[in-house]
Amino acid sequence: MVRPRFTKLPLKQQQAIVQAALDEFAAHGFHDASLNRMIEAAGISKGTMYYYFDGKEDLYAYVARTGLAGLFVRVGPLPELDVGGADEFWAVLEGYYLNLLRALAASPQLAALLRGWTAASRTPSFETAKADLEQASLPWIEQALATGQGVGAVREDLPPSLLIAVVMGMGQAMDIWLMAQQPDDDALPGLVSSLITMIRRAVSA
Amino acid sequence: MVRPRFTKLPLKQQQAIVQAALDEFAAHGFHDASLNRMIEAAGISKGTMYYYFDGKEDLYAYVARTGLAGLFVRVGPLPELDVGGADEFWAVLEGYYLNLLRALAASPQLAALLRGWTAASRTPSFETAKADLEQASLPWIEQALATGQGVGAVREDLPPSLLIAVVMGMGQAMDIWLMAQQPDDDALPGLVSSLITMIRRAVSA
DNA sequence: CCTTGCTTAGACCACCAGTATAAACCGGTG
DNA sequence: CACCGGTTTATACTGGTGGTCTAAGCAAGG
Repeated sequence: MVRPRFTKLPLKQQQAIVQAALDEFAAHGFHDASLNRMIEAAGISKGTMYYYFDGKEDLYAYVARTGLAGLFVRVGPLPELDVGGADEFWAVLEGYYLNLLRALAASPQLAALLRGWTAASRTPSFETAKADLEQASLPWIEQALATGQGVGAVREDLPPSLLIAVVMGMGQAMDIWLMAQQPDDDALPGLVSSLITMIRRAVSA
Repeated sequence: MVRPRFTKLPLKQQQAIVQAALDEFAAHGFHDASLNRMIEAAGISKGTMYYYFDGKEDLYAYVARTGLAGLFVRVGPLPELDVGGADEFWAVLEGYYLNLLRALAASPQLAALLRGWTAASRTPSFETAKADLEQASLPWIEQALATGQGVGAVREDLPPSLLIAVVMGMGQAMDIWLMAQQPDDDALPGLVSSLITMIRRAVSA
């Protein structure tokens, strides 16, 4: 876990370190990112880095967590999902997904980081960072799923873990495809609508 | 690319090297697998390994390719898909998927290797091996997709690349979920049927 | 028997994440 | 002012990695 003293550092230096780490992780992925390059870019020594962070995993988790937190601050909270029937449920999800994608497109480094998340998350040398971030995101998804089942928008004949896995798999594939296409702003809503419809068809009752 | 001379080696030694590499890659994933451990397990020197293979990527690609080829030999070729309408198309796919999964369950090391494939495939130090295997599998999928569209089983209003991405994302998520569940043999067909149905609902016309 | 070229072993390289250590700094206190 | 103790820093170091290189072994052909 990141040392508390890091937050007491001057903001300038915090940002320098986080930015250098974000650049390096986004450019090379977790494994191929070099701590040595990061500390050089940040203008600090290796001892300093290890004085503030437990290690590479810890730094990655911190950068990803703060970046994600910033993203959700920019996008705002997920609106209430249980205000209507299935159609409203999916419409709200679609709108929120569109907002998320737009915010993500504005932070390509963060997007690269999250894309690489999948890549690194199944390698053995990554367990703590993985658990760290998934603890934060899974309950959110579980709750959305339960709400969807509550309003009759999501089937209940399959294990929730399977539905979550499939939806996340589809979402990842769509994200990567969308980033690769780089659609212009007025084409995006139509595409997102198609994608949400695919998910809806797969998991609706 | 693997050197041709490797195939001229006595079969025993070829198998020793491939088996050692398969064990190591399956146990640790691409990045955390150690060439040094492999050559120790195979009883050869580092010079020998680099005499037969270009490097770690090359070795991984070779092991994955031969393992996959063996799997498809055991399972047999994909039956004709264009013999009927949409229902037959999906039924044939479902049966073939079931066979593939059963064969894969019988080779846990190969399964681990392929699961790790997704993990490693988006890291920069993996591009050639990635391209190598995907060149082999993509046309196969494209053709199945085109056949599905031909018999009216697959929608034609979205870019093929998106359909492929989504289907592969769903398939990966399902594979991983299934491997984690380790369902017994008589539960598997029902689950596979549910999974294929989800894919069908997502991409059907 | 000797040469030639394929094969092999292992020393070596640059780099990696992570550690150990000792010096520098700095606020507080006698 | 002098000293002290904790905080922060720079840097040398460790054991490991994938990858390279060279010189010796060895077997076949003249």
